[in-house]
Amino acid sequence: MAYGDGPLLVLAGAGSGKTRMLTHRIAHLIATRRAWPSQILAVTFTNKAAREMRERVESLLDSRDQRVWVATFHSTCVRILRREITQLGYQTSFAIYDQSDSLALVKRVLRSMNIDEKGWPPRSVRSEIDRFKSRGMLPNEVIADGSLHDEQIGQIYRQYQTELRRANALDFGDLILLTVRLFENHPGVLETYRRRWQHILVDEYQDTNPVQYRLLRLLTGDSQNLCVVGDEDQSIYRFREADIRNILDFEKDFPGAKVVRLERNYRSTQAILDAATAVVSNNTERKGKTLYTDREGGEPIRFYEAADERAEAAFVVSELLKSVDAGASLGDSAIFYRTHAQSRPFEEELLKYNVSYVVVGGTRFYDRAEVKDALAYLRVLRNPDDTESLMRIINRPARGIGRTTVERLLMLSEEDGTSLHRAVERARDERLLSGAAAKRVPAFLAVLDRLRDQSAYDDSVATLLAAILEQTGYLRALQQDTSVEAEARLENLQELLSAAEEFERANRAAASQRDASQRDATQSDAAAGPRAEGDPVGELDLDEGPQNLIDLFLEQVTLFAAVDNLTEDDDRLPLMTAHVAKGLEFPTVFLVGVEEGLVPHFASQSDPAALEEERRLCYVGMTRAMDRLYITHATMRRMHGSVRYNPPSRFLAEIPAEFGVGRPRPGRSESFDSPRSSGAGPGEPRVDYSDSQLPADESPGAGTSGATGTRVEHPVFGAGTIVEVSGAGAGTKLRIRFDRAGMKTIVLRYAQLRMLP
DNA sequence: TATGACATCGTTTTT
DNA sequence: CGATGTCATA
Repeated sequence: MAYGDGPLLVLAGAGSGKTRMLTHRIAHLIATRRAWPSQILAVTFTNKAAREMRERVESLLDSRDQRVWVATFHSTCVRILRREITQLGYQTSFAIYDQSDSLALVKRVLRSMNIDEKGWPPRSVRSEIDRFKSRGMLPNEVIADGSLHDEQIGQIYRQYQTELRRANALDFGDLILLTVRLFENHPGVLETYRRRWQHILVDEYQDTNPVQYRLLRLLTGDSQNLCVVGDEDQSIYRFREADIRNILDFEKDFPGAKVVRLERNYRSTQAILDAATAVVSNNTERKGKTLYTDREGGEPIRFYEAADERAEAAFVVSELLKSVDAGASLGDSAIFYRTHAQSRPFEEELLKYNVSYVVVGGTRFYDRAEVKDALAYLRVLRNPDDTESLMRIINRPARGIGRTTVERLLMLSEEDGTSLHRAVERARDERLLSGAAAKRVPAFLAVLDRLRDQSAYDDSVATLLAAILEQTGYLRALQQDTSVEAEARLENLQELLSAAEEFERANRAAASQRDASQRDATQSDAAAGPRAEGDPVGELDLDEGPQNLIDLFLEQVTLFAAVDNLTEDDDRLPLMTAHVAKGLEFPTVFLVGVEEGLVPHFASQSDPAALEEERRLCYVGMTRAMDRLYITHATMRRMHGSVRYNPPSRFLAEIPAEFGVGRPRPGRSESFDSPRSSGAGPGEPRVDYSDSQLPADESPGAGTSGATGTRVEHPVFGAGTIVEVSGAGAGTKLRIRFDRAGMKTIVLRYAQLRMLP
């Protein structure tokens, strides 16, 4: 790892130890005195990755030195902007809008521009704006060089941006884009940060988008001390403008770049690795690499075709229970799917057997309505101009400020070109309101004022949150509601309070640690190690300065990713999308729903580049598995209320037969319309259909009419007695009375029945 | 102004 | 299917 200065590209295959590479390089830079800890910036995409890297750097340095800056793109930019954003005309206490805030704002903008949501679906408008931001484009640029459609989107984008500024708010895209603009328009500021960070390291470089690329170039400057680590085969964020060309063209962009390939896989068995490689090697957009492992052989990949999504879940859970019986713990396995919506049947099945599980992602805790409400109060206290938040809470709990009143106040704010809060204050001061609102609006403002006073002399976020819930009557309203939903909400709010307390604990600990290491730096020399003496961190210490605890808490929960919560020692079965799974590994992996329409997804089937990304996604899913990999799909699947028959994914046909057992039965894919049949193209078919689910000789009732009364065992329902046989051949159905699970109707063809003596 | 019944509608992945 | 929006009604 002893590569020195200059651009460095590390092509790190799946499971090749890229975090190890990164952390060792950091340690090496420090040990060889190429850089002080504070001169190193390491950027990741998730907080979890950042935390892991930070911990490993600390253990390598045998130090609690916090001054290596390891953080996500987004939180790094937030930290910079909190210091510098006044140069761009925003206030330091800016709010950060997540996707749902941003969507609400788009809707409001469309209404104010009299644009029909039918022709301009807010969700796609929001995502288009976001993608323009990811490409570094401002409204004018969108309007200038686009189609008619782009021109109109550009107009909406411009108005949206105006409203954000009025609210003193930034969306996720702004965090990066505004930082880039700050650096581009204020060379002096850029210079400060360039001096601070002499070496930059980037994790998951294949997922960077154009504006992130621009940011890295700006920060790198002439030093060219940029080390990027990535794997083009794991680029799966095209939809948010991640550009695989960034990694493919790195050597062109940074002439003289050294290239290192990490091709030894420390994770998976040969069978898993070879199968995954076989799939991804069908892509054209790749540099190509040859992964190898010492773990020769290994269990074959287990394929399973289920009748429908419930049978798929039943199979997975029964296999899981077998492994638990054999002594595995639940956290050793994981279920990966393409879309969050697929989690339900698995959850139901797991509940049935009392298996504890955790859905990673999906509806986030911080997206729950009551949690968002509470946070909206916090945000308004910090930044009254945050109109989205104010609109959220102005009548929650119900305080008689209804739609009409809000509408009127909103109009007032538009006339004045101010935030809603300003308009509300003006309405109060100039007595512009009549009727009930004339009393209720000032009363609401008074509550906010009182809370703001309180926050001024007590900086505990948890205390403030509790005061908010108390004094606004929010808690009381929920307590009076006896429904189970209200009870769940109260619990969630309690959890939020705990999170705030935990945040404060962690924050205090970090602060005192910083103080301690600062004392070390000034008081001792040799004892503090090579990093302390002469470290120029004082020039620009991002941990210091005007950090408001509430802001810090809010940005932490807003930039919080689902996966950030996942810990190694959690003994629950994790369920997640393949996207979320990237970067993780499990002894056993169930990759489910590997069907045309899901993997590859409908939306990606017509675009070759998108199709390659789906293939990479499949690759990512497969390469998470260390020892055992299951790949399943369902013949029939209920999606959005209707029934779909999806053929097995074309990617399955790309896996050489020798690596798997339990392939789909023949005759299936032919009877359905598949964009490209699952045949493997020219040459002999690579799919081995010989190993069907139920060997004929074990098949109860097959060809016999006297099956009634036969004792059978079902992998999920256990032992039972056949009480009725209907239909014949593949469509044979059995009524079985299970000893424990009761009466069930089972389609013979799909059930893994075993005859009992 | 709040609530509930009804219709509609779009269907991925996320910092 | 389920989330979201719209409309009518109390």
